[in-house]
Amino acid sequence: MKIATFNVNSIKARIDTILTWFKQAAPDVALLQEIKCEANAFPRLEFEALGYNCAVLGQKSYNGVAIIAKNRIEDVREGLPGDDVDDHARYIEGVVSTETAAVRVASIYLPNGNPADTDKFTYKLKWMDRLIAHATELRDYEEALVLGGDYNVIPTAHDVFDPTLWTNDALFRIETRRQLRRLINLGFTDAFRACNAEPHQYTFWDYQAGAWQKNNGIRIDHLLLSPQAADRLKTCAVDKHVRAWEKPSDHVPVWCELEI
DNA sequence: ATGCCGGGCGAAGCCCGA
Repeated sequence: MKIATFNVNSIKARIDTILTWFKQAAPDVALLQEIKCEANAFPRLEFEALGYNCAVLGQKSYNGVAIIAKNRIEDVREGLPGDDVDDHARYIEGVVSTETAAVRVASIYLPNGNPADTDKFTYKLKWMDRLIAHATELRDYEEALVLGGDYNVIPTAHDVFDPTLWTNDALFRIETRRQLRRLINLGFTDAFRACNAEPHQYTFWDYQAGAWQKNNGIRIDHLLLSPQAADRLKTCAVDKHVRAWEKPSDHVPVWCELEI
């Protein structure tokens, strides 16, 4: 089973590009972030025409996450538990079943958190507390589980073109990285790092300052696997070529292949 | 470079992202 994560930066502005990628990459499951539309405006028909089902948690203008899958999506949960006041559309979860197995997946759009001396950073760290709490519950199901998405976290200095420029950024602050370590230390595996030791492999390049041309990127889109999923991991890769397409997202897809 | 680009909203210019 091929499972991908892709921050699309507006599904409406990029529907043709996204569908082209779906046809080429043919993921069994795709976890989308930043769809930037309400659920009733999501282009379901276009995905259904390619044989996919959609589970969507939308929001006007900002955020928005979705699960796109060839098989049925069951036990869908919308929103990250732990804060009834938080109305950002940043988390959706569901179970995708084949005839022989099932995998639970979540599409995560973790808050950016900049500027790092404001309540936006506090919101990010608290959101990560909630994610850790929920991931602890899911881990204890002892299922194949993939927590995929735009984490807005640079895990290590090997995952950024120039770490000295990012030391005080909310994506690389020590508090942020500590939270990601807490999550991983529950027993999750960073699928990309399990398959690729090469440093400086990126998933995001800013639109500005020729970041793509200079390869000034960061690795912030991740697939975290429960032990039961990690045991079935075959490969994990970044579809870097998509960043060179016309009108690209600033993120590219990351995907893994599980023996499921 | 705490916004150079790009999308949403809505019809100019601000909010937001990383």
